[in-house]
Amino acid sequence: MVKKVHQDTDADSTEQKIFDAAHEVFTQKGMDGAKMQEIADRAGINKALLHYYYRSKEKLYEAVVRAVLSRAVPAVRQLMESELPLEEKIRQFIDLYIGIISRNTFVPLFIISEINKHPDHFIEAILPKELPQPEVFYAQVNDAVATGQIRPIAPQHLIVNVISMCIFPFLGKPLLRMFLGMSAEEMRAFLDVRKKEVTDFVLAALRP
Amino acid sequence: MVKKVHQDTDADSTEQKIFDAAHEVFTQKGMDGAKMQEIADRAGINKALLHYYYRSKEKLYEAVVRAVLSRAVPAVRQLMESELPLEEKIRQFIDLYIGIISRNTFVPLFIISEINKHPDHFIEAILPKELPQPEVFYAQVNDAVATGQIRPIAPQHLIVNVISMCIFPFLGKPLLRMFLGMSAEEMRAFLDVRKKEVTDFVLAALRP
DNA sequence: ATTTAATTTAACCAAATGGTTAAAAAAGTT
DNA sequence: AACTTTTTTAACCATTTGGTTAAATTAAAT
Repeated sequence: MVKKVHQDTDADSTEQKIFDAAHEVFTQKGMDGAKMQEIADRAGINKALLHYYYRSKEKLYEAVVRAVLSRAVPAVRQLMESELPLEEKIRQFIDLYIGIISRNTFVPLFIISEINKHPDHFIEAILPKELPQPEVFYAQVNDAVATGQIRPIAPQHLIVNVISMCIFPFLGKPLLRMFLGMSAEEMRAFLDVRKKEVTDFVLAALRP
Repeated sequence: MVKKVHQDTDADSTEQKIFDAAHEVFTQKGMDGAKMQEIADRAGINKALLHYYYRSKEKLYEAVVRAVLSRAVPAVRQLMESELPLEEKIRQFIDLYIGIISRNTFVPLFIISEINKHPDHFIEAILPKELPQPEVFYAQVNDAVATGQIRPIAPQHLIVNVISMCIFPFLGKPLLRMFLGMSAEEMRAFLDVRKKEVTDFVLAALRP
């Protein structure tokens, strides 16, 4: 962004501090809810310096969107394109995905909300990235069906089912707490055993 | 809101037109993204009249939240508290729920996003309503497990799995389209067969 | 016809907000 | 020391936005 002559490109550089603050604020409040002043405050600097590094709110937002997507996309690609046997692939994906989400609670909701309100920023940011190639996975599932290893199922629905069960409970946490009458502690315990429960459920559904 | 002397309380009354416009704008753009001017425009009236009926943006927003929740909560209650046999209950719930969501695309995302950013408006609006009583459903599932009718499963996870698979594909539609490389037409077809696919998947997972 | 309510117009206000600027101070580089 | 870059300060600007007000108009109720 700015010529760095004596700058530490490290984790605590000013540019990085700004980016981290922006990441926090944008992912929690979205483009509309985020205020430049709050980002500056949280980065421990002032608005002038903020614009000195990132010229506008849009630029900052785009940087955050790019970073967020560049982590989300490869996770899905990995599921689709690896060469593991189906069951092992599913096990690993659920484990990996729920793990990532538990550590980045706000990111999935951020992506899903913002992609609706500001689609332009996302299509720009995601096109250059290499999108997942689902055909490999489709073929693998169809093959497992044909050889009778698993019950007949459309590959696309399988994958959407798995992703849904991994992500939704984190998205809908407050809602689910209300509907199911869970305390914060119960909810924590619930989400902790999710990996195992989802894996069991999916594999059970696939039994021939 | 206002003394109505010669007013048609009908669907095309001004107050109703305002509410409908607000419902549209708020559910699509959220509290922060919604502008009073846009609501007025879409209702075909002016800002002054808007404030004449609903005194503030907050009041309007709360009215919309109440309306939205008062439709969403009973749907879940119905699942939990009816006296149908388990399999039939699951079938009906999936059918009902996916049906509702297809006709109200923006509502689930609205609830889920906004409950994070403005929790106060939601706890107010939902407490007076009678919340679902999940114990009936829990007992039913536990019973079915004990008598060997279904595979062992924690009732809470079952219900969350079902809800996840019903709602998430609509929430994540744009994302899924990207990841799975679906055209708009393919996506429509995909969502059309969802009812059947989810039902099959859940019942398969429950086989003993 | 008189009164009351509904609606429009249009100007206006105050606060919030994204963004700019210029000058000075601090820190780093040579 | 001389020079460059980074950071702060603080004032400032333009726009957007939620909200108000007052007066005029239209429509309905009595």
